[in-house]
Parts: sequence; structure tokens; C-alpha cells
Amino acid sequence: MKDRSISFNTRVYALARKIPKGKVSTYGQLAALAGSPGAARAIGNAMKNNPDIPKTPCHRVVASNGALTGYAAGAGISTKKKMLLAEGVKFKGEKVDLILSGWKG
DNA sequence: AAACTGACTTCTC
DNA sequence: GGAGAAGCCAGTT
Repeated sequence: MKDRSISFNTRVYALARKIPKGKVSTYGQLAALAGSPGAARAIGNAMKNNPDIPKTPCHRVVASNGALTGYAAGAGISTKKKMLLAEGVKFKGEKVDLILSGWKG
């Protein structure tokens, strides 16, 4: 990756940092906030590019159905789930309860 | 510049 | 309700 000043990817990081603790957002949601609804895949790419894990709470981003996907850091999904639980996010089995912990919801 | 990839989403069977 | 296939978007090679 080169030093592209600003880009879609960068904007995603900014949005991810805006997600309040104890809440989670979906890829589609971030994509829409980023200005391109439907670009959920691009969001995933941005997250995997994730330059600063502690600075970019990519673990607060889950699939539209609340399922935990990806997460290359730590032990993967296991760590991601742990982080969310630690922040007070409600879980529905292996999926996040977007009804209770969904951002803007 | 064109083609491929991927941490997604949604429809249909 | 679960599994499979198609579609979309931005980035990377």
C-alpha cells in the first residue's frame, strides 16, 4: 500500500472510530456512511488493510445478520467476540444482537 | 488499462 | 430455516 493521502478506505477507518463503545455496526452501514451503500466488500478490504488495530475498532464491525466475520488480528473471531463482550455488546449465540447493540439502533 | 480478489449482501431453491 | 448462486464496490496486481 502506498501513501495515498485520503481514500474510501481511509474514510472507513474514520467511521469505525466513530462507533461508540458497546455498540456494533455492519459493513453495509459503514459503506452507506462512507458514501457508497452496497460497498460492504470494499469495507471488508479496508478493515483487512486496517493499519492500526487499537486505533481502528474493526471488531465493532459485523455482518448484516450480526455474524462475526473476518478479523485477522488476535485469535480471529474468538478475539473479536471477546472484545465485543468486554465492551458490553449483547450476543445472540455466535451472532451479535443488532437489536440491542446495533449502532444507531 | 484490464482482470482478480475479498472480513459483504440479497435472492432463490 | 439452511444452502447455493449472482451481484456490487473499491483496492491491488
